This record gives sequence, C-alpha cells and structure tokens, in this order.
Amino acid sequence: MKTHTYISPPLPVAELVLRDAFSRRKLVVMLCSCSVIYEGRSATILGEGERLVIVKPDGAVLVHRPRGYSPVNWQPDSQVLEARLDGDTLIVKSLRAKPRELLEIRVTRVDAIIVAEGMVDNAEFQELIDEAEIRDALVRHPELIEPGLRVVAKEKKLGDAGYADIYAVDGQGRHVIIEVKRVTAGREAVEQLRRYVDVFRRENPEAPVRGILVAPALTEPAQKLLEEYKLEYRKLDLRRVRKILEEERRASKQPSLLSFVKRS
Amino acid sequence: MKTHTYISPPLPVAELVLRDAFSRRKLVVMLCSCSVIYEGRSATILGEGERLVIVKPDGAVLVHRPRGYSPVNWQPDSQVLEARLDGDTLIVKSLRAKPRELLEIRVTRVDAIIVAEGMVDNAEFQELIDEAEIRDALVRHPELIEPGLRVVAKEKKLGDAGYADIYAVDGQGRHVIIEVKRVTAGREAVEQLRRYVDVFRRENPEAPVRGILVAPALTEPAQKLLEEYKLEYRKLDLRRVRKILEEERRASKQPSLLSFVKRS
DNA sequence: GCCTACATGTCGACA
DNA sequence: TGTCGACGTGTAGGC
Repeated sequence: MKTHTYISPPLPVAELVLRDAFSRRKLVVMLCSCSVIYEGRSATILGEGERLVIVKPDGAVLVHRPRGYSPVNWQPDSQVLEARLDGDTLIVKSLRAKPRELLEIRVTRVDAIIVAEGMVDNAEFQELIDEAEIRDALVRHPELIEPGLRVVAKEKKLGDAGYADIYAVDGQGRHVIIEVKRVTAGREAVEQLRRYVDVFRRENPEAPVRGILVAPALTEPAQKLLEEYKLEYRKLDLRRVRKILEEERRASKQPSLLSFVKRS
Repeated sequence: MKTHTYISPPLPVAELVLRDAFSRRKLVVMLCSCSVIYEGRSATILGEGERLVIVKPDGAVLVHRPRGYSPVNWQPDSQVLEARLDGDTLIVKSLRAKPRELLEIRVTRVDAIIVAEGMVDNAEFQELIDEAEIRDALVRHPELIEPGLRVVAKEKKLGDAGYADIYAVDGQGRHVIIEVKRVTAGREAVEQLRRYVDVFRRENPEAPVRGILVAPALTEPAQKLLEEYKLEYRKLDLRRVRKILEEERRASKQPSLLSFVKRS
C-alpha cells in the first residue's frame, strides 16, 4: 500500500487529487467541511458540517458524521465518480446505475486527504457462529431439540412458502417442521414457522405435523402467538452449541485461533 | 477542526497517538495492516490484510476492507478503548458493555494516521421521502388509494398485532386496514397486513373489513399470497406522491434546497 | 428496558 | 435477474 497525504489542500489541488484517485481506483479518505444532497430511492439534504468522506476503489462512498456506526449518506457502489470545482465549492458526484441514485457532496473546505494505492486484502473472513452453523449443529445433534428426533432434511422447500430450516420425524413418527433463530425470536419468527407448517399440512393433509421454534429466547407476544397457533418452542442453549462446534472444529483439525493468526 | 497527520509512524509512536486520541475523544482514521478478532453476539476472525480503521469520538469503531459499503468488523459504540503495544503488534481493543462485545484489532504496520480534534457538525439532516411521509401524504390524500375513502386514524393500534399504517372507511361504509410500503412488497408485507386484518376481525366480528396493501410494486409470490388471503393491492405512484409532497412543502414555505444550503 | 417496524438497509444464495 | 431471508443488522419510536 502506498499512501499520499495532503494537509489543508486548496480546493483546486483537492480537485486534481480526487480526479486522479477516482480514475485510478485508489482509496480516498477526506476530512472536510461539506453539505450533501442525495436523490434516489429516497431523497435527503444534509447541511454544512465537518465530515469524514471515504471513497473506495470499487466506487463505494461513505459520508460519516462524528458519531455513530452509520454513515449519514452513502453509495454502496457507483459507476460514475467525478470531482469538479464550481466557484469556491468542490463538487463530488457519485452516480449509481441500478437503482439510479445520485450522491452529491459539496465540499467547501478540505482539512486533510489520504490517498492509498494498491491496498491488498485477500484475507479470509471466518464467521464462527452464524445461523447456518447452528442449524447444521442441530442437524448433527437433534437430541439438543428433543430426544428421539430423526432429521430427514435441512433447508426443505415447502411450496411457495420458502425453506424450513430442518424437517424431521419425532419418536412417534410425526412430522416436525423446525425453525431455528440465533437471537430472541419475535412475532415474525412465529409467523414464518406457521407459514411452513400450513403449507406442509396442505401438501400432506393426512400427516400429523408439529412445528417447533428453536431460539435462545422468545418475546412475550411471540409466545402468545405460538400458543394461538399451537406451535411449540424449545430453548436453544447457545453456549452448548458453541462448545459442540468448538470440539468438532478441534477434532476436524480446523485451524485454531492461534494457528490462524500465526500463519497469516 | 484541527488535524494531525502521521505518515508510517513506528508502532510505539502510533500507540501514543491512539492513546491520546482515545482519551481526548478525537476522531482517528488509520490506514494499516492488521488482523481482527471479534467476540460477542457472534465471533469472527479476520486474517492479516490492509484496512481502513476508524474510531469516532463516541467510541464507534469501523474496520473497512477496500471494497463495499459495510465494515467487515465494527463496534457501534464502545465503553472502553485501549491501545497497547505487545511486542511487534499494536493491539487496539474496544469493549462494548451491552451487549458485551469485544473487538480486537492487531496492527502490524501503520501506513498513515489522521487525528481530528473538535469536529463540528450540528447540521440538520432532512429525510424527504420516508415511509412516514408517504403515509401522511396518503392520509391527506386518500383518493390516491381509492375514491370515496375516508381516513379514520393513522398508526391504529390493533391489539397485540401492532399498528396498522392507516385505518379508513370506504364508500360503502366498510372498514379498511391499509399497509403502506415504500419499496416493492414481498411476502412479509402481506403477512403483516393479514395479521392486522385478522385482529381487527376478531375484535369486530360483525364489521365488514377489507385489507389493502399499498406499495410501488409487488413480488409475484406476494401477489399469490394476497389472493389466497383475499386481500387487495393498490399500486403506489411514488412520483405523484413526491410531487404532492414538494408542492405542499413549497406552500408551507419550508426551506427550499437553495435557502437551506445558503443559510447553513 | 422490551418490543416493533423501518431502512437509500446491505449482502449472499438460489431458482 | 428476481426474490428471499439473515444480519454481530443499526436506529428510532412506543410503551
């Protein structure tokens, strides 16, 4: 990575720096005073203030205020990027094609710019406990849900309704549709499960079927709704699932945290 | 805004710079090579690579890779921020209290740091076309949904089900529950409306009631589901709504774009 | 503090 | 390409 830094550059200098950076797909970080106009799926106006502006090599644009996680304005990617001096304002325009969205940053003062060229980042990103992993752990260990449960399929397609996380048969031979949530389940999760069970019932009118929502916790309205629909809930012990995943990872000689860091 | 810039500072220098910045709540922008470990609601490992790291005055932390809108790791805010040199690695730790989450950035090389002090940004942010505004426009102009419609309430509470966007009565005196979406409506939107209508029916068993989904477009599965539930759809002409909103804004002498920019 | 619904959500996966 | 569902979603607003 090669970086160039510009301290309080006059706007005409900043214009040239940005143009070069945009055309050569460099990363730009700019501290400046600006106002912003956005027009696309929504439309917003942001008055003058001091901001952090980021333009990435792929055309992603972020305008950050001094607080918080979220950018106040942004463009996930852009097809056209331009910098143009208009009197005493440096106008940065970002145009996105689909959906058609325009972001216009009107810069009145630049405090600092860093341009980075040739940033290299090919590292792997490992997500250790996402919903799919939890589901797969439950598929391998259905006893965590209920003794005697036998998994028939995961991601089972149910007509137009979508995909049930797990489809199983219980100790009494009844069909079981299982919806897994990684976080506290609300009304939406219950509705989702209801939809799957409904479709299964319609497709298999004779078959006895249960619906089980598996989650670390339930909101109170969700519990009421579950009862109303005669669906069931099993508490998911996340700590236990994590432990199992860790053990299996160790057993399969996946890189541990330490070895990963050392290697990279 | 006062900025300080450090080009390729040795790690011990970077450590001091970060410590000072964290303790005095300055904004930090750092281009560096690092690996990242996160542990909290989930757990992730990111190998070594060149990244843009941002630490905001409120403790928000963002780690950006060279592409895309989303940070690869982050902290929406943090209670504890520390920088500590450990051999030839500069460890930046961010601890969030609730939920308890730890972000650890292991920096092996710093290419550039900008520290900004006293960033001032008090500007107003105007959101011009969010869902609430569309809904209010429809409340004022229900004829955009259907002639003869008379609005009774907006954000009408419906038992445990939540809030219906608009509650109205039609030309024949039938009750109408209306759900407004500003983007293409999918299955979820239909389920939401169904829930509202269901609750209304239960609470008013005698009353004839219709459910209308108002959105600029419908996905095909959503349309099927609507028919199945005997609910209705009205296309929302966003352009027309925008026009109406603009005219009303002009009429009420809200600051226009131009006057806003000039004033601020 | 819990819960709900919105968001310019973004993003990946799959038909 | 359209559609769906997860996300460490974040965030605002009610109660």
